[in-house]
Parts: sequence; C-alpha cells; structure tokens
Amino acid sequence: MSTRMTISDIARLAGVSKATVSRVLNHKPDVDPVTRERILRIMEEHNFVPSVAASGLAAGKGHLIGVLVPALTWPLIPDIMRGIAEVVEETSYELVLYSIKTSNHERDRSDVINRILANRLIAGLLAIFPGQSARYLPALQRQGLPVVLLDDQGLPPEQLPWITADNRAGAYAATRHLLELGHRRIAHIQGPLKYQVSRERFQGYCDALQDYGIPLDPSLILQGDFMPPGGRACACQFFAMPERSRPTAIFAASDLTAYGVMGAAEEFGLRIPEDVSLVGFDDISSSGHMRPPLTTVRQPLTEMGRCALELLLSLLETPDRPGAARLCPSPLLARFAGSSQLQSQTAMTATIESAEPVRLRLATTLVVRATTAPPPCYARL
Amino acid sequence: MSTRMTISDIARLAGVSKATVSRVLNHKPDVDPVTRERILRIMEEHNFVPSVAASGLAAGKGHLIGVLVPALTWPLIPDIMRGIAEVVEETSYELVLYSIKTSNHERDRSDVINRILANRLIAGLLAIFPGQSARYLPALQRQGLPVVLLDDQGLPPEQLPWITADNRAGAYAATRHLLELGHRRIAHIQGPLKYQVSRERFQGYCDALQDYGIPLDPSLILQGDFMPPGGRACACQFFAMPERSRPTAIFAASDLTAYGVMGAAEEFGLRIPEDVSLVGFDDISSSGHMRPPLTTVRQPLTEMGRCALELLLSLLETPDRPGAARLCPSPLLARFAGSSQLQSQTAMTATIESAEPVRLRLATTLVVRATTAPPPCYARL
DNA sequence: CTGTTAGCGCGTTCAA
DNA sequence: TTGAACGCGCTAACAG
Repeated sequence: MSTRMTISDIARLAGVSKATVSRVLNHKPDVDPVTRERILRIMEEHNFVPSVAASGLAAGKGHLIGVLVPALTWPLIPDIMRGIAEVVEETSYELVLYSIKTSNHERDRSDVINRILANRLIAGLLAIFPGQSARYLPALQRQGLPVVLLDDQGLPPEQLPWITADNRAGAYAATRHLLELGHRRIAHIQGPLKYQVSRERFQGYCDALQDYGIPLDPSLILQGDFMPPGGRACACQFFAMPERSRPTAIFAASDLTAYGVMGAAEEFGLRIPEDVSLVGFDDISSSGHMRPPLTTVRQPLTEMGRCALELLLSLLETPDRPGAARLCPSPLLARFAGSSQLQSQTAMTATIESAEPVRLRLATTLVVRATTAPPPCYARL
Repeated sequence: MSTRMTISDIARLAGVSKATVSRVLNHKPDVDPVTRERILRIMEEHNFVPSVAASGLAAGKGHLIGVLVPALTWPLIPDIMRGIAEVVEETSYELVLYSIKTSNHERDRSDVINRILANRLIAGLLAIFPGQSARYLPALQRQGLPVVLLDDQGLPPEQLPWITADNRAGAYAATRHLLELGHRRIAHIQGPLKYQVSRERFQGYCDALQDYGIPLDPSLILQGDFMPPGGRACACQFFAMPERSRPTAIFAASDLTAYGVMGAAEEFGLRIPEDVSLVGFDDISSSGHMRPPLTTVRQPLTEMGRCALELLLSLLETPDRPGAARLCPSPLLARFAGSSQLQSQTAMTATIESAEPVRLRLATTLVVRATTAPPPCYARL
C-alpha cells in the first residue's frame, strides 16, 4: 500500500514541477487553488508523506524537536511528556529524545549538547529539568537553536524562555491549609536547595507562616532529596522529638518525600492524619491511591508540557529574530486564552507587556485528600 | 566553540578529499592508518559530529530509531524507556518518539505508521505494547524496516521478533505463594482478555490451582481493565459475597488493579492482609510505597527495554536478509550471557537453535512484601 | 503564478 | 589507497 513516494512522483502524476508540489507542501499562498487541490488529492491518494530528513537538510533546519530529559523514571516526566506528545501530534514535527545520562561523567552532558547541535537534526529544543546541563543551553540559543526550559531545577539560566509551575503559591496554599486546620507546629522537608523549585516551595511555606504570625522554627525545617528514603530520614528526626515540640503536621516538598514520611510514621506507630498531618507536592498519579490518599499540591504537568512545546513552536515560526527569542504573541496566547485557565493571570500580562524572554508560571492547585486533619487534642492547647 | 563542521571542512583541514573523510567515518578498512589518525584527530579537535540528516538521506536510511509508544503515562513505559535509553546512549543512534494517539480515530493509527514509513527517517522500529496497531507492523517489516515488538498486548502478529516477560511463570509463582500460605479460595482479576499478557497471567493462575488440586471456581474470576477503578469494581463484587464463599486472597493482573482492590477493601472494612491477601503484577515503582507495601510480581522492565533495543540493533547490522529478520547470534547473545541472568534459560537455547524470528521471554520474580498472609482463622477449616 | 537551476551534507559509485 | 563525480529528496533562490 504505502510505498514511498517522492515529490518527483507526485509532480509527475500531477503534471507539474516539483517546485510547485513543494510549494503546496509548505503552505505557500502563491499557488493556483485548483492546482493545489489536485496535488493535494494526489498526495492523499498515494498517502504521500514528505521526507523529513531531506526537507530538513535542504532547509538547513530539521522538522524535528529535541526533548532533553533527565531520567524518564522520575515520576513527573511522563505526565509532562504526555502534554508534549499531545501537541506534537497535531503538527508535522517529530520528537527526538535526548536523555541525559545519570552517570557522573562531566563529559557526558556536554557531549549530549554537542550531538544535539552538531548533527543539525532538530529545529528547537525543549529542556526538561536541565539541572546542571542548563549551563550549556544559552550557547545553543546563541547558535540559533531556540530553546525552551521546562521547570529548570538549576540556577536560573540567563535569558531563556521558561515554563514552570507556581511553586511558591502552591506551597503557600498547602501551608495555609494546615494552618487553618489549627496546626501551629508545621514542619517542612525541603528539596535540595540547589534547585530553584525547592527554594520557591520553601518560600511559600515561610510566607504562609509569616502571614499567620507564626515564627519560623529552624528545628522544624530539614532538607530532603525529593526521594522516599530522604523523606523517611527527615521524618524520623521529627518523630523522635519530644511530644511537646514535635510537629503536628509536615509539608513535604514532593510526593515521594511524603511517601517516605508515611513509612516513618508507621515505624513510629503514628497515625496519619490523626497524629500527624501530611501534605505532599506534585500529585503524581499514585498519590491518590495511597492509604490514606495523600493530600498534595497538584502541578499541571501535562499543561506545562503542552505550553512549553507551544511556546517553542511559536518561536520556530518567528526565526527572524535570531538572537533574542521572544514571544510572538498572537498564536501562542490565542491558544492559551481559549483552552485553559491554568496559567496565572499575572504571568499572562507580564508576558505580553515585556520584551524579555517569556516566563510562564502555571497555577498549582491544592488537592485535599485524606492525610490532613486538625491536630490531635493533646497538642491543641 | 562547537560550530557546525561539515565533512568538507574536515577534508580541507586534513588536506584530503571528502570521500576519505567519509571512509574513516564509516570505519572502512581501506584507509591509510596515519591519514586516518590525522583525520580522527582533527575531527576530535573540532568536535565534529556528522549530520544524521544528511547521512541518512544519502544512505537511504537514517541513523534514528523509532519508538512507538502508547500513552507515556502508562506506568510501565518509563521503566522500559529507561532501558532503551541506556543502550541507545552507547550508540550513535538517536531516538524518535512516536506516541499513538489515544483518540478513537481508527485513521490515526495507520497515519502514524505512514509517517514512520514514509518520511524514511528511521532505520528500525521498536513497538511497545502496540495493541491494535500491531496489525500494521508486518507491513513495515516487509518494506525493509526492521521491527521489534516489546510485550505486545494484542494478537500475536505473525513473525516479528518479540520481547516479553514470562507472564505465565510470574502468575504461577504468585498463585503458588498464596496457595502455600494456605489460601484455597483465591480470586483472580484478569486484564482485558484481548491482550496476550492477560491470557498468559490467567493461564499461570489456572496452572497453579490445578497443580494444587484446586478446581477452578468461575465465580472467583472477573475481568478488569488493568486500572484501579476496574479493580475496585471487581473487588467490590468479591467482598459482597457471603463470607463462606468469599475469596480469602486476590491475585490481580496488574498493580494498578491491586490499588483498586485496596480501595475497595477499605470501603468494606476489610484489612489487608489480615482479612484478605493481595498480590499484584508489574511491581511499578509506587507499589513498594503503598500501605501496606504490595506483594507483586516484578517484570524486568528496564531489562526488557534494553534487550529489545539490542535485538533491534543487531538486526540493523545484518541488513542482508531483508525479508526474514533473524538474530545475529554473536553480538546480542554475548551481551546477554555476560550482563544478566534475567532471561530464562529455555528461551536462550530456543533462540540459538531456531531459525524463527527471535522470541525472548524474560523471567519475572515474585516480590513478597506485606499484603499477603495466611488466611483468617475463620476460613481456615 | 509557475518552471528552472543550484545546492543542503553526506554515501557511493567509478577511475586513477 | 585515494579523488572526482553524481545523486539521495527536498527547498530556495532566481527567471519566465
């Protein structure tokens, strides 16, 4: 059935030159409508698909989008990828996956970057949680390869377009929820502070405490690593404290951290939420199935993926400003306005008014499930 | 730093023709060793990476590997992808992601296939859980594109190389574990029977029961959908049965199904494992963090991904037999023998001796955690 | 509006 | 052992 057709074949069949076929392929306006229809029909009949490789070669930039991901097994990634996949399916682009090796070799990372750049396969790059690799990204940008950052967890690199979740507001909401339940000794297990998101979440926690007039208690703040064992270790420290000063609630910087807390609670014979309340962050898919189901802050991961790719696509369509990657307002924001109310309004307007690289901060939402309750009575006085 | 270098540049710098550079790139033996060294050095200095797009175009087939995945959010996928990514990093290939749209359009699926084939971008295809799309795969194979199936869940397509887990043995082990704990009324929540894996797991369940002289009780067998709500619904049916005939243990065809069972148990006030034992299948990462941690059957997902890609690569290197994709024993099996004892020995020998397409069945392992216990005393007589 | 010409960067013939 | 020429399938300048 679908044997490989070339533009030449179509051109012969339609009785026109290859250039004309190429024109309709690229949606050039200057083609006779009836001719265009005829060509389109023939292409449909023979289900012709142009060779991405060849067109990329000729045009000097491919029709592929690179996605730089850390370990695929980090639970947030699949949901983000889903959003990305959803929008790429509606385009003629394909996705090329570059996974950063988790090994220690410093060499590796720049190698990946070299591969990305040098083989000139892709037209744009989406960097998810680039971490330390973010260092190399501005160079790519400068070489003319549009780059969009998705929730960078490293130092905020200079001037790259950037999609993230509103971590601060999410953390604030989580802490406030605990506060309004009556908790006063609320602990926080941070993520590694080298990540921007960790600092933002911590900030939200601090802000909420301050707004309720509760002084920060350094003994209630520990640094985890986003993973269950780290959460468990921190929780054990909390649970070993004397009952008068022990926290009645814990806000964990990630759901996986919260899983570790649940393990520790069981070990100490503490019930959740009767003895200690718990809030996570992320709302990864398994959190709703925990016993008890975890109260957490949901990141709009799929939406973030979608936005990031749409942003990148909009950058690809305005290649006239090579150095500074700015948002072409119409196509992207039109979609945004129509399809979703997730992004915070402030970010929207900031985006439009500013000539700076785009920085979108999507809203997070508190998902109240069953790991939070008022503090136990012995702690309520 | 790393500006884009072409073969011509290198050729000029080295004072040779492009053809020679091309030769050393492709590891042709007929190059003067000293010249080769010089060229290699120059390429290193300027960290030259050949254009995948161009070489693919010229050679008629790209240096890209397509991966056909269903929803990335299906929890097994990321672990599989991890294995794939690990081996692709050691090669010069890149990964192209084709995600099958979950929409209902029958058209979509063949569209994806068309895209894959027609744009002639990739050299080989890895199809993960192809499901209904498996129908189109043999056609690709016939057109000269090597295809490897990873744990197809559809009808077993004719003659494609195939990697899977030993579902039957895993299910057998799970059921036997329950049996040896003393359970006699063991229910099974199947996956959709249209999937091969569901039937295999059911078969393992049946085999174990038979070996222990327990007749199959149709009222203890329900069909789920691999997802939590399906599992919950089935479990509710079980739990609503009169106590005398109610199952004392449930073997769920997937971990997610088991999560649903845990929810139902809570709803019915049944404790796990005291009142009812539970075994899942898959060992997805969150299962170890459930309360109580879930006893389940582990699929060697990462290993499966790794094997699948290695198999595909070995097929790529023997393009001389276009129609029949057979295993080139040396490179692949050598790795297998060295790096892992996961694959079952029988499959190994079968592979070597047979001229049929490769079918590798990797061993599963029972992971005993905390959701299984002897049946409650009132059911023990 | 359309056809013609020239490459994009590389592999692969051929001769030399 | 090496070099020159051609072509992969397509886009991008030009002309007409």
